[in-house]
Amino acid sequence: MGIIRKTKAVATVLQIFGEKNEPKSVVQLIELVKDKMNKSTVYRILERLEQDGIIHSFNGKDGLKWSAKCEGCSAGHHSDKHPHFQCTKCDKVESLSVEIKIPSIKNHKVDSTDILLMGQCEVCSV
Amino acid sequence: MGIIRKTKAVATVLQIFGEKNEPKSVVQLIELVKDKMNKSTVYRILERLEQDGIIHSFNGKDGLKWSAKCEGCSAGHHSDKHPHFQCTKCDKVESLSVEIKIPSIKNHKVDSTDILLMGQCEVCSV
DNA sequence: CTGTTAATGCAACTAAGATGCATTAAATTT
DNA sequence: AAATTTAATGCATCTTAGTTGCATTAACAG
Repeated sequence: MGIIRKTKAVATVLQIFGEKNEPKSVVQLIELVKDKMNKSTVYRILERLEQDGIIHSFNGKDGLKWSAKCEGCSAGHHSDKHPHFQCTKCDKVESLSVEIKIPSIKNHKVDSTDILLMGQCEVCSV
Repeated sequence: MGIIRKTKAVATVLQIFGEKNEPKSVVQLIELVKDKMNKSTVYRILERLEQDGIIHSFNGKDGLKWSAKCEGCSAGHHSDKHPHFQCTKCDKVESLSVEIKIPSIKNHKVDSTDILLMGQCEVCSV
């Protein structure tokens, strides 16, 4: 299905991702827009944006859901194979534009990957 | 601290991981031992086993916590860099003994990785 | 402007995981 | 082997991420 109506709530969420291409946890997002929309709405908007290939989601180190803008994805298929980095000190997540080679696994059909590198970010490793 | 006392509960959990080196979700584990111990106990035992380098944990595709026996880890350091595979049909997780090369990331100190491949397992891809 | 229905708000619910505290049972000492 | 110490457990409660059902609202087509 995907996005059918361009509502104010959708515009608000898209604007947040538009500013900087920085991943956001859903918890962060909900906090950011809490006086503009309900948390159910945030979840549902992300769901639609994901189906449309505009946003992709992944799990952070604590199992929380994170979202980020897609690059080179379409409604039909997500082609995000890039890894993410999460700082174990400040929890911030970055998208990495590094290519990571995944060897083919015998008798397995790999459709997608979720690669999270953990450690200390630029700010925290000083 | 780690394991100080070898209790019956610890023995039970260790035996489950001992049989087959197959990752288990904590939810599965709790279900498996539900008439032998409390779920808090399961969480706390896993915590200790992890500190001891006996078990390592990671997140599955739904953000749930999974655990598996360590190979080559010590109390001080977890050296599990191997990826896991989770089937999108039957949800089963397998440890893969494949080596995945992680390029060094500029200005970042990578301490650990969490690599999850998703797709169809041997049974489900028929 | 009007009608249709996707999208939202709200309240309630579910489930994973954490926590405080009293009780139990390993391990150590006597 | 009994007494002592305290790590480990059970239990109840809590927290919070994420989901869901339903009434209401607001895009958008005609």
